Amino acid sequence: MVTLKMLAKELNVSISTVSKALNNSEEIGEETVKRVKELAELYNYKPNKVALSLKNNKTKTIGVIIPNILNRFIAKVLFGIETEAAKHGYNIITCISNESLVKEKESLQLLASGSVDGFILSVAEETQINNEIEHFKQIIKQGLPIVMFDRVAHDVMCDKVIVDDFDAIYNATKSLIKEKRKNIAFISNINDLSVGKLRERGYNKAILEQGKQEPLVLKIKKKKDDHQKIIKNFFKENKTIDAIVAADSSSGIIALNTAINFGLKVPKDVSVIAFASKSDSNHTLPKLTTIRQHAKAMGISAAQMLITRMQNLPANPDVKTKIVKTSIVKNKSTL
Amino acid sequence: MVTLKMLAKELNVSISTVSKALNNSEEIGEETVKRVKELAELYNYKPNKVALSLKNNKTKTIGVIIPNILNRFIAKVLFGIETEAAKHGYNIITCISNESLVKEKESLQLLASGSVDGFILSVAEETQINNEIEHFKQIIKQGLPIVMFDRVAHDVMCDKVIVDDFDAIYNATKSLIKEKRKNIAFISNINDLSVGKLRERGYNKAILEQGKQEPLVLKIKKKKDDHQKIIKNFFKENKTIDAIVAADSSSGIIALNTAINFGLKVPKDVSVIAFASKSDSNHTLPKLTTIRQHAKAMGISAAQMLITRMQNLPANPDVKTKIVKTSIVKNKSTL
DNA sequence: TTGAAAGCGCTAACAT
DNA sequence: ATGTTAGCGCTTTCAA
Repeated sequence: MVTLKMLAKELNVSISTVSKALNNSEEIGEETVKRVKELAELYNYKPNKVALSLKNNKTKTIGVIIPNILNRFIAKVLFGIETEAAKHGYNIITCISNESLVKEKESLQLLASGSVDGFILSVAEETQINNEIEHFKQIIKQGLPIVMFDRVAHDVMCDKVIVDDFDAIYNATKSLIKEKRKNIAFISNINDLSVGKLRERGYNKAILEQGKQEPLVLKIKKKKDDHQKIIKNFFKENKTIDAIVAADSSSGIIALNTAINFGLKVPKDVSVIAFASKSDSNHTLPKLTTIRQHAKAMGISAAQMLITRMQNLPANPDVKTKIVKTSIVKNKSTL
Repeated sequence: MVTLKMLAKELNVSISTVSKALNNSEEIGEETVKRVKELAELYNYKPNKVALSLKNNKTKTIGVIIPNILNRFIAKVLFGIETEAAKHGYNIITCISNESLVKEKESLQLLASGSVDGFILSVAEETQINNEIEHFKQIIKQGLPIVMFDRVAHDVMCDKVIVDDFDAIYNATKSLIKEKRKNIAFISNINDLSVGKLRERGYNKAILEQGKQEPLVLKIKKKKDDHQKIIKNFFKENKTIDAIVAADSSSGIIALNTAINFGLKVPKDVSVIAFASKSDSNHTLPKLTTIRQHAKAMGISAAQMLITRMQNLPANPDVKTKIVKTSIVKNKSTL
């Protein structure tokens, strides 16, 4: 890497002259500025980021800790974060906790030693199960702001971006009730997560309000189980199901395909609605009616909130929670 | 952040004494070491990463530039990279080129100014179309190693990790020929990419070798088109299709569902085989027979290659290309 | 056994 | 208009 020192030597001026010239300081003579800039251009000089970070005590880097990059929703949020961060000149360092509390703690610690100016994260499953929050609090005490998205730790005082999970499923279920569905089932693959629980509650509320059926819930334990087989058996044991609300895209897609495989017509015999993305909806036939989470928008919001907070150093104690409303995109799997 | 200076002051010793004590230098007295370490522990002292980077002139950070985080294959490679990097104490800074040449160049430039010790990247579509490679060469000339994966620029001298695209599709097509399929179609959504072209060639070779049918190829222009509709029409216009080879997962999934929707039996009437992941194969019924790319393994390999190269500074001029063999996972969509 | 000083690359207050 | 110096946090050589 070419440094100020090298340029200074070649030009027979001092380092600070070069620095000032490149920063358009009024102090330096026109002629000198020109010479300096030309040489810098020639050598493609770029200020060393690390030196700047040390000097300014800020890195222009955001630490992002996510539980699972293979989750499409999370990947999309990450896309939003990166897009917005880049717009403001920030880079993102990504760590994947892999749903592990230990890895989450480590990553947080490591990045907190000077690598980043703040964090955006979604809480690992293990962390949610154990309800651990001390590591988050400690980081905040160190003066590094955190913005949590989707899976948040409610007891940590920090900015948050979440989805209206409860309302979304409540409304989706109600829309199926309006279709005169009499036996609406709820299928979930994410029942250990905070958001999974909220979604189940939304379903329960809608069903209980209606009062014409008992809640019918299928909870799938991740990984261990053969997702397809479980759902097939569920259909076999509950032949009168005429609608499905799915808390996650896999469950929705598999339920839809299973219904078709059983010779049922979708949506005539069975309606299906699921938390899922646009491309998921294109992967079924008929196209899946989906609850969209606007993942990219969430990422953008999270990044904006963090950047705002990082720029207003005097740690404003009021934290905000932004609820990004979902929307139902009606396709052909519902009436 | 707590610094050596602060510890030194509190202990009434010099900064260098503290530094040495914490680094287990033989020079420092046992008693002092103990005092220093205790205080460091108490204050949860962690050496400042930025200062270390500046001092050592290496950041222990890998720059990863990918065209699209929403591509499941790429996301999986990223997972592999992150896993392996973390194992070796490296962080990853992720930039998303969004298939844009300009963004790719910018990211490369920005990170090259001291933020990272090397790069892992997959070339943007626009870059491949324009066949631009100067920006890569320049980075390498600066002394920063690059490892490319999947979509590589063959004319750049650097380490690469690729898939045996040609052979994979060639073999897949042959396996359909062995099933006595007489009218095998090839569907691709990625025809502008280097890998897409290789896959098409593999298909063509197998078909031409057999000599019993003409190649039947459907190329879908990304984004603009309604993927489902195009494939439906393709089926309508080619009623005798009895097998599909898909260059990408979306095309495979949609083709399978379309066939079923037309009342065809899979795999009795139509076989389908596609480049896709395990979870994709679970999203169809019958389960999709897939060509697996071992994306995570590719990420791990790429990270290993880069780390090796970064540690052997005296830029070894021989570059390696690692070909990660795909494997066909037979499910229920083929005979 | 401990400390002082230099240097990584940069900026900025303070000379000249 | 230009240069000197100090300092960001750390390691390391050299001096005490």
